[in-house]
Amino acid sequence: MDREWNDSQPIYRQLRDRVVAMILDGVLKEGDPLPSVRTVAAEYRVNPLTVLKGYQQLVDDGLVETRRGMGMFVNPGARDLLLQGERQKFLTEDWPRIHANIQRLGLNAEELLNGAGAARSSSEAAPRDSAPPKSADLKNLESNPLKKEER
Amino acid sequence: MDREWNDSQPIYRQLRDRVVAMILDGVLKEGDPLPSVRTVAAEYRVNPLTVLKGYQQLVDDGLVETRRGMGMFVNPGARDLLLQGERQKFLTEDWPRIHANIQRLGLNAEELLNGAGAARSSSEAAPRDSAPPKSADLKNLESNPLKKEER
DNA sequence: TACAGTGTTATAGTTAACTATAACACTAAT
DNA sequence: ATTAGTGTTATAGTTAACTATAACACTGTA
Repeated sequence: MDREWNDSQPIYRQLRDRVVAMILDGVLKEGDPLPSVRTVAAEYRVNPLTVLKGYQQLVDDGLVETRRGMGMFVNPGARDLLLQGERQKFLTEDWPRIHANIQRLGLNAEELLNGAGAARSSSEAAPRDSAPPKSADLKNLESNPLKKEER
Repeated sequence: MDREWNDSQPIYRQLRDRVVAMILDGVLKEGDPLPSVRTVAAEYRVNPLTVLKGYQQLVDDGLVETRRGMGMFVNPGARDLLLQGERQKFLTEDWPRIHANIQRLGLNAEELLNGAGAARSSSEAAPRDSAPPKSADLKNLESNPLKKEER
């Protein structure tokens, strides 16, 4: 039940990446509150400070806004910001290494595009709403976080 | 000049991964000695213990053999072992996440797998050999000339 | 007001990664 | 026997990540 964390990266960063993924996937829409520090800490049996540290990065990146006593909320424009920034970062920092590895391992495109990570149907990312927004759950991601994949 | 290390992963692991890549690329052939602990430590201005730790993992994985007083040598069958193990690991652990991210960012996986990513021409990966091998340089990855020092 | 929910700060301890220095053990060649 | 090259071990210190506990500050609602 606890295989939530990947030991190849600090938890606070994985936490940050999960929220990022949720924003990109539209699970967390702009204006939505993200799950409270205490909630997440309890849910994942992690220290509140660790959660805070991850969340704080989102604030620093301008993706999330803090309202004391109320919670933290996804900023307007967050998703666009991410699509821009993360795309750039992925293409220049992550992909070259990943691609080199794929070549190195003699894997072909077909194999990769079919069998493996073909989940996530690609269709959409921004569903409907206008229901009372109640803080989404960090669990709403199957295949984890963003960034930093290597081997 | 020191853009050698990626802070998203411990050095000893990156070290290990470099050697793995060199074996897969055929830069280090079976029976070849790998660059000595001290050499690497000096070259990259890293602690010998850190290098040893990375190398030790290779020994533990059965990829490399230690001969006291002489050095560490690539085991026979190492490359095949790697092609098996690393492929497996990549497909089940890394690729799913990577692919999900690609989708998430609205990028086209197919496109990436073909044209992009600073191509490394897959022409040769397993050259047949029979030349007198002298400890390859860890730098022989990612576009780097051969040795620059002999005395 | 009291309360229960937010984010935030303070103190302090553990562990893993990395570092600096130094020495030991073994091997091939001089 | 000496030397210079290997891997290896020992001691000890720094830093970042994470942890446990506890308290503080703020906000909406009963």
